[in-house]
Amino acid sequence: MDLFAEVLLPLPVQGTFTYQLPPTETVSVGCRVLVPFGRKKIYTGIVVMVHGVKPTGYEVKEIISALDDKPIVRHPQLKMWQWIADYYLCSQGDVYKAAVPSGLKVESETEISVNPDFEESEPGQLSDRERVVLDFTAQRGRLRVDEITHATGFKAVEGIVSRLLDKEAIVIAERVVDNYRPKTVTMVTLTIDRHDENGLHRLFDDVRRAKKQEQLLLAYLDASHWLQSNHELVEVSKEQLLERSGLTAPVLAAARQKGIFKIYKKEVNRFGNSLLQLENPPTLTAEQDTAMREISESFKEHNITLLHGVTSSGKTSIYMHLIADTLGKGKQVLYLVPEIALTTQLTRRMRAVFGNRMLIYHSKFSDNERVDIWKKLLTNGEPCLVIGVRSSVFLPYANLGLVIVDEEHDTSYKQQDPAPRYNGRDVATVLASMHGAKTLLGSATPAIETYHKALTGRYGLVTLTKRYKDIELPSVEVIDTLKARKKWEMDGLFSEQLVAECRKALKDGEQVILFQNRRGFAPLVRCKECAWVPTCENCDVSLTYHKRGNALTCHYCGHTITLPPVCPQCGLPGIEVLGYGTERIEDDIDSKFPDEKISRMDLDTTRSKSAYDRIIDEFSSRKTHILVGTQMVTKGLDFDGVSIVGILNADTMIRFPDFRSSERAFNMMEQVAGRAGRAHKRGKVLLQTSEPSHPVIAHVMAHDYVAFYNDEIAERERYGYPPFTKIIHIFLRHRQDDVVNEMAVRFSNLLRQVFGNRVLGPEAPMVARVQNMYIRQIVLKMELQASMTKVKKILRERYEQMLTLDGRMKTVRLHYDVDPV
DNA sequence: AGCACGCCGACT
DNA sequence: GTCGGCGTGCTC
Repeated sequence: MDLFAEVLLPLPVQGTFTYQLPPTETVSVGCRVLVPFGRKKIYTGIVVMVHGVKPTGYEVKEIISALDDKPIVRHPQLKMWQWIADYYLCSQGDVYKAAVPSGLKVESETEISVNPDFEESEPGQLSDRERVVLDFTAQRGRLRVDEITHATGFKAVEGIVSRLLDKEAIVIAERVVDNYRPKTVTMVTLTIDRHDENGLHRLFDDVRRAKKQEQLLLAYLDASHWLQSNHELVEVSKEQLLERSGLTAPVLAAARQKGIFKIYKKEVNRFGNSLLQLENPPTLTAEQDTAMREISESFKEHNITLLHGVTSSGKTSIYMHLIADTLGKGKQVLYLVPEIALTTQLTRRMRAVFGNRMLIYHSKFSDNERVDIWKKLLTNGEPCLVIGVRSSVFLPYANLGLVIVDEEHDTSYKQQDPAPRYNGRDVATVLASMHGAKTLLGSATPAIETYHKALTGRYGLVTLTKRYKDIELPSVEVIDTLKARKKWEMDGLFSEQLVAECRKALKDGEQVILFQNRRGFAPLVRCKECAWVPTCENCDVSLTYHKRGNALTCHYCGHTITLPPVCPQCGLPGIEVLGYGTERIEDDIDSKFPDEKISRMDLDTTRSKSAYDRIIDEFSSRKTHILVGTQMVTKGLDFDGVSIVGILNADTMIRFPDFRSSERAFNMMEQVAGRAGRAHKRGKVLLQTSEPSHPVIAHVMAHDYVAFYNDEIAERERYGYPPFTKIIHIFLRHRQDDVVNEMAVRFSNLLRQVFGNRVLGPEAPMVARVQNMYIRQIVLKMELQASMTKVKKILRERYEQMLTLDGRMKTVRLHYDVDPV
């Protein structure tokens, strides 16, 4: 009987595609297959079902080949993909695309080359453009269509290529490209056998006249333990040999030329060998030990438990003990951290205890490294610890015993764009329950939703109130910037008091962190003569001025222009910058404290992992004294020399027009405040604001999360916000403003027929145009008891109805954001 | 998401 | 006429 496979493709389309299984191949659910798609594309799909029902209505294509004999996606991963697609209203293909590293998803590229049999039968058979493309192809051999587009600048290369193909001047071939490259290390060995003593003497004779090569040979014998080793093959890495000998690569190359050394590449895994002496997890304090026991107790009743512990209460130590326990039971652990909190500080601590049983999954890792971790998890049955960012929920775990979500309130757990727009924290809890594992959520400032669940008994709750070594939480002093300005005590964003406190701290050899939640130099540029403001040509935002490069940049699409010397509107040289970003703060503080070393940490200075590590290293080793930064400085960093933390402008946080602004402001200020304080001295936070009476400020001053929560939860209940409702955002995008507006109005009315006043909008979002697409937003606010399955079914139906009502709806791009943050 | 096809306006 | 732009529909 013929067999057919339902295959999931990495495309944003609903459902699967059916392919026939060739008799030569066998596959099972979760295996990758190479399949043809459309006229020429080849994709890597995942088999989700094998059956014997021949589909009707179309010609079934055959699977080209099976790529695995064992599934690479296994239970319960596919079930989780399905859950994500259903819950976050996207296709399973979207999930597949995000879940599997591209090194495991080979795709085809179309390559064209000249047909060797082609002869131009008559002049004029080819157009000028066709001849240009043909000549270029002949000159380069094989190449892709986009390479031709790039080289010639022609727009319709596809058309030219297809005509050349008709005239049989060229041939096309699909090449399946596999970008995965295993990591290799260059190794060095001698050209002689291990026991060949005469050979060794001969080698020494050969290098007698070359001092450096002789040194190199000696260094090699030393580094490789050639004389003592029992192994047949004695080898040393090139890197190690050169470092050991203090010599350079040319010396080695010369010695190789002479026939002393053999040099070759060796495949290695990327995890290194654990020659480390592993440490025990740190001893717990009495409080931590109590919390540890409470967590174990809580897990008996609750699968999910919240650990609410103030900053520096030693949550990491508790995690280490829990991880060690779980590994000891032969189970795997997933330790989720926010993107930016995955620091060398943390991994070094963990590595010391868990050695090579620890794997790291970071978004700055190359795709090759991700593939290696997949393969490692697929083949290795050993219990291990994965430390990773939100996407590590997709790794192929075999038996998870524990999931830890650190800093669970952090909004970077939510993926914004592209689909799947999932929350890594919430998916992690689902993943854990599918494995029958426990989840521990940790935070000093839990998300309002999470704390609510903990108080209402859906989650367990364990609280840690004592800070490590009894370091006090910093005192918070509020500086009223309006008053200060009236008294002429403000210089830009700096109050005299803030500057004085910084000066004193620096004089005492202490460090300062200045927090300003805005990058760039100035968020706004304006002509003071005619009020001209430069805006992005693709988006509805004003451009941010970056002093480096004298550039005006759009923070939405990256569009950049240079700052014009005179106003392009009135021609006068009246352009001024308004507002303060981290770059400007850094400049200003530098002129105030010219003798202090300052560094800045924001998106612009941490493009590479190494730059990020360097800034942290320099600050924690006190090579730099002042650290200026965005919210990056609030996350997961421990410095012990900081006595002053300055929050330069709290207004931008508390005035944000959004129901979560108080929560975000409280979290951010509380987290940045947690960076202040040393073993022997209480730290101080200087909080500058023009609204000192704002309730959030009082809660930050008292470091009182529970009081803040009580205020906030009352607000949420009064106005019907989460956790008392469930929110779905519906986004519509189109090139024309009027079209998207009309469609959004009609669609929202259609939804209102069912959901009534649970539908809000449509509204143009704050940034109503991004990359030349106009945007409208509809908000759906559902009661908690509403069946999400039904809601989603209705959304789908009404969308279908909308498509038939107005053909223009098909040109509108629509996406959902479930549980937006 | 690609990619082809087909329609339409703007050039030589 | 051809070129190039863009909307539309399909992919097992």
